[in-house]
Amino acid sequence: MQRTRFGDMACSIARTWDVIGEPWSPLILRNVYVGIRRFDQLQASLGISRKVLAERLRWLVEAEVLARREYASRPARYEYTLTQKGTELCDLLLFMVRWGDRWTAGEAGPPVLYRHHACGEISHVEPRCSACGGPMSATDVDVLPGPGAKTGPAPADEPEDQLSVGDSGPTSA
Amino acid sequence: MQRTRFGDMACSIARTWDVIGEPWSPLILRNVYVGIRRFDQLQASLGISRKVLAERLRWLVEAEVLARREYASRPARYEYTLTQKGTELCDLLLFMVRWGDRWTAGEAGPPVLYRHHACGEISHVEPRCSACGGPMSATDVDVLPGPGAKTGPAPADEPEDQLSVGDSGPTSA
DNA sequence: CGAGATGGGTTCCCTGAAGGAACTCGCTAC
DNA sequence: GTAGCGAGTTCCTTCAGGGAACCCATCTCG
Repeated sequence: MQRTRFGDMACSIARTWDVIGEPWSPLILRNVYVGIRRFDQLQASLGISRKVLAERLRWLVEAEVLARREYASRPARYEYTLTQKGTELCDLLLFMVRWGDRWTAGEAGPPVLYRHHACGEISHVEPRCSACGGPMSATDVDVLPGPGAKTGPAPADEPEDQLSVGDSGPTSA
Repeated sequence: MQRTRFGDMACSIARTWDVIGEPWSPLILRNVYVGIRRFDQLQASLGISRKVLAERLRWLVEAEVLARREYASRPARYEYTLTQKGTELCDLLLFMVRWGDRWTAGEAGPPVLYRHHACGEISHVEPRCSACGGPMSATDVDVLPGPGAKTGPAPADEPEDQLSVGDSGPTSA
């Protein structure tokens, strides 16, 4: 629906949003992830309009997040499965779950629990640094321009190049 | 925009989506995170409609993701800052960056790099198990109903209670 | 044989959200 | 006294989401 396309921005958040930022998309992914793979199943379990579901599935297949597979041929029947790209999006979903559990679950507790295969514990996902393995949150990093910065149709419109995070000082001066 | 409110679903993904699932929301968060805190700055840097920006900011403040702070009083001037809840959402943004870098950046490389304070390395965020510290992706977990499951106005409409992940077998049988 | 069910959509209309531009309002600086 | 800034609000248009109905091929039941 958003008329502004985010896919062309030089920002990985915007480009990720371009893929799954439409309403229902993450919930569709989640349901495919847990094994709800057929059109009618998805429609019934989500309560989504069939029209919108068809649009989303088409988009997600085009983005190579889902694959459309014929699982029966004579009445042609299709199911949607996760690609590698889509499976890694589910890792992102795990983080959404984590945040939702912490900030929106309330007293009832989390609606769903996750048991880690490797250790068998009920746990949750935590952000760690790929280099040192230590905890890595948004407050633990500096933001620097990378090689893919400023490669778009907009050459030098915005003056901000070096972004410093967390400088809470100067605004009150 | 989405007329279906996701906030009432017994799903942490849906509830997280309810907070930041509208277009522009994550980009607004990202910009506040990097220090773009004022209305006009946000509007100019994103190219968002002023109307939509005002709506989003109101919503995010109401959701306690952002706080509206008066930084000058006589012409009243406001800025938006991240709350703790909002800061933790930025951790989620780091994961969106990770996925976007891997799957949408292409040959140009990531537009933005992140340097971890603790180790000084340019790195990225990785999902780890909070219990054992090992890698934890969506394919490494079992999904189980939690205490907050089925606490809504819909008592027992859907038959699916135990969700088993990755059972790719029975559909082709 | 016809009736209904199943799966996977498409078509239609209606409402409401996004985009965009113009306008407001309090205050300051020249 | 007029220009300008910051922070919105108002108005209009267009397009996407919601919902219901419809379509089509095949299988199954009686």
